[in-house]
Amino acid sequence: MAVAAAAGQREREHVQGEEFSPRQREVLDAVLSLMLDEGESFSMAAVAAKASCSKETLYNWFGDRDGLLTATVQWQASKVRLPVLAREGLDRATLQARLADFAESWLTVLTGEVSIALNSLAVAHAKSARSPLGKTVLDNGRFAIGRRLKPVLEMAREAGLISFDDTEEAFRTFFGLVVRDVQIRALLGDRTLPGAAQIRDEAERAAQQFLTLYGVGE
Amino acid sequence: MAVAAAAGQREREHVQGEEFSPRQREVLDAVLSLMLDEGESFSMAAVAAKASCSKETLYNWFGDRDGLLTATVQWQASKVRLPVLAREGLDRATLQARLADFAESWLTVLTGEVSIALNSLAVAHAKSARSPLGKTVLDNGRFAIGRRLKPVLEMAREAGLISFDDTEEAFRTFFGLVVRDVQIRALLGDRTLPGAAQIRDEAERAAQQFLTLYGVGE
DNA sequence: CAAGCGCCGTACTGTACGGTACGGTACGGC
DNA sequence: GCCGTACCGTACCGTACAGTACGGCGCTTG
Repeated sequence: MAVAAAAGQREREHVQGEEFSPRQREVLDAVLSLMLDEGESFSMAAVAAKASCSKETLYNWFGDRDGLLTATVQWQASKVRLPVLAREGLDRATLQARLADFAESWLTVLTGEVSIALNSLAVAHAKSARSPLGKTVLDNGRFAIGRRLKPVLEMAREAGLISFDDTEEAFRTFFGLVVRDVQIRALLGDRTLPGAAQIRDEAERAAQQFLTLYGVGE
Repeated sequence: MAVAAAAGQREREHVQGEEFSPRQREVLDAVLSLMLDEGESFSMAAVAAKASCSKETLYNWFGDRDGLLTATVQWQASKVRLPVLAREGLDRATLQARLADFAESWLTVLTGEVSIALNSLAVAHAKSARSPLGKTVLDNGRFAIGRRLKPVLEMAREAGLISFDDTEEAFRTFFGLVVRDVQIRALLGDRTLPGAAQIRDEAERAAQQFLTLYGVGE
């Protein structure tokens, strides 16, 4: 497999995926595009056709089908950039607004076609193969969010705005308030997904509820 | 496909799945068993071997592979019985205890091997095939829970214990507080699932948080 | 007991697809 | 101008597997 092994990616914040050549990225984008309207069921031949490359090149670059899928997940992950939360000047109102913004962009990503397709793929592969797909998606989704948000929660706690014992627990509750049943419904094919306006509403409600649960004083 | 079409299953609470003969149930249990340690990747021949029946019989009974999978999901769904919540004598303490019990049994089901396997299967099929698997799982999971819980919430509202405008919204928040990231992590192959004790803790916390958000007075 | 039926086991077919091999071409280095 | 490298296109191979066909057997029914 020609792809660099990328051990210890868990800790690095500067993700891999930049290591792909422009031509390789074209191929991976072709895979993404195929995945959007075929799901998991596309052949290597279809990829080669769509990307105008030979199957042999696919195997040279990515080793096998699993390698290609893994590379695609990494490539997509490297494209998603979560908003960085500024850390200065925290009061309760700005904290709530920041949390709402964060929840909004997160829900937007989560309900996107690409995210749904990749998560479906990873779920399907989590059981059968010993491929790192599920792990990769988890690392770049659920855990990436956690790494980004937890410092903010702790800063807010130091500022006396909120109170909790376990940062992880607090974050998981925020996760639940934001995502609720949206992701599982999307993954199971329910196509009544929230639009932009509703996402905004849900994000603000989640932020407000979180502060109700964890906020200090008033 | 020999399986009864089961239109309008959404509304009925007495689910289908009782229509399978004992021998057919043996076959479906064999499928479940195969699914536990093979995931989606088992062949019809493997099912026939495991169930000691002929492939021809499988096709006679279930039409095709998809029919077999659908029947399996329905059969499993018909086996799961959610606790029925008693409706009399509600005060805040019993309401909270009831909610916690409910959350506990729900989390227990959700983290079970069978549930994870079936949900993975349904997710994998939601995109590609136009099979009703995703819909069936959603109906017997997320929506079945809602049908069971919403009357309780409304009764508690009438009793003046909690307050909300939209029952669906309140339920979805409860959903989020209970499930949080447990299900998506499980589906993506994270095997650090909560044990019985932790599930009990999480259930009680969820019930308590829900009452903090929606409870009236003290 | 004969006829019919439902089911088991197994052999067979067609095909889709992962993976490989190879000839042909473009290009950069020498 | 020659060689090596990288890539495209296509043909090819092996296999796994969905779906079918069929012979045999035991059970039920008349």
